[in-house]
Amino acid sequence: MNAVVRRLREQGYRLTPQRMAVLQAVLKGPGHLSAEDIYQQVADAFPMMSLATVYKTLEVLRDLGEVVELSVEGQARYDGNPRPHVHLICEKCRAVMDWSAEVDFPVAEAAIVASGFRPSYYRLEVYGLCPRCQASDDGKAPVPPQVGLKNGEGRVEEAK
Amino acid sequence: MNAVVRRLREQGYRLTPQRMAVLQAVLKGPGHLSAEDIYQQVADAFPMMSLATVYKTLEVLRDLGEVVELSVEGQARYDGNPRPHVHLICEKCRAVMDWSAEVDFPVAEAAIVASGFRPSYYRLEVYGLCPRCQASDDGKAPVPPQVGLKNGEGRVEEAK
DNA sequence: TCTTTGTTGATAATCATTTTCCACAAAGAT
DNA sequence: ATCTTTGTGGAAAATGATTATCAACAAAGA
Repeated sequence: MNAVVRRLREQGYRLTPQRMAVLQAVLKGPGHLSAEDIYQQVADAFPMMSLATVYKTLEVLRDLGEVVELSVEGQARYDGNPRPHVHLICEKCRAVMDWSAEVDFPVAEAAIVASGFRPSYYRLEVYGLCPRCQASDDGKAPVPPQVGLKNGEGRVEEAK
Repeated sequence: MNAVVRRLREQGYRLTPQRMAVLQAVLKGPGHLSAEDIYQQVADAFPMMSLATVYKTLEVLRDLGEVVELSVEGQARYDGNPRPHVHLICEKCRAVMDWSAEVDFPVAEAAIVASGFRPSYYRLEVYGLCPRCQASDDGKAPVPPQVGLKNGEGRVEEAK
């Protein structure tokens, strides 16, 4: 967190309260929030803040590599953990959870390089049903309410 | 291809010329086309055809599991190969290429299941620079022209 | 043939995201 | 401390991909 702030300064960006708020929301808060989520969360402290500012700040953080932008159903979600890791995505409630186990590069990197492609990072997403949605198993209900949490609850995180 | 047509009939869908055209474009043509790409391609044979119809048809095919919808920069691309495989995505020209080597499930599926998540399929995307964009290495040019091919050329496919 | 139901296609609507533009505040220079 | 430059925030408009609407139409079944 402090490291991020330092890098922002080093790059010549100003440290505004709005940026701090967005930064905190992404880093401290539960991961995989949408811009709208972050906006809502930050709005408590800064009711006058604009959604555009949230987007602008997230763009800065993304370009600096401090957050990773992923796309769930055409909507951007922001992950404060830039280390590559696995995402478990529920096909029903669209929750995104981290799988924290270390993953070695899943395909033979050497072979890919040999083909001429120069890889920089990868993204691995496993789709399926989260525990919550398995419980409320309404066959194939179209759009579940998605009560409360819109993001990984750590339950899976703890699953080793 | 015929198998897909059969399954469409079995599900009670009608076989219209438009659907055949879209189907052919996705299955035969080079993979990873956008809806707009498919529209352009089909427009040769059906100049009166609407873009909305392309979207509707792709939706049907997606729900049937005949094509996989992936998202590149917020834009949907359609892959006629439903087998899970690796995508190499160029960060510069946004070309998507297949990596055909067989990949065993990259993370311990058993461990994920044990955590309570029920996986159905995964998606693995490797980002980096394609050979073409490495050649024209203009440092970090913002938006390259992306001449000609918008999709995998097989060159990588053949790379074993 | 008549009726029912699925499809098409043009257009409008939607929704997330980006851009524009201006007032403002911070940083650096004088 | 004041002036000047430059970055930034905010509101609203613009964009662009996708989806919904709805009337005309065509295929399938009675």
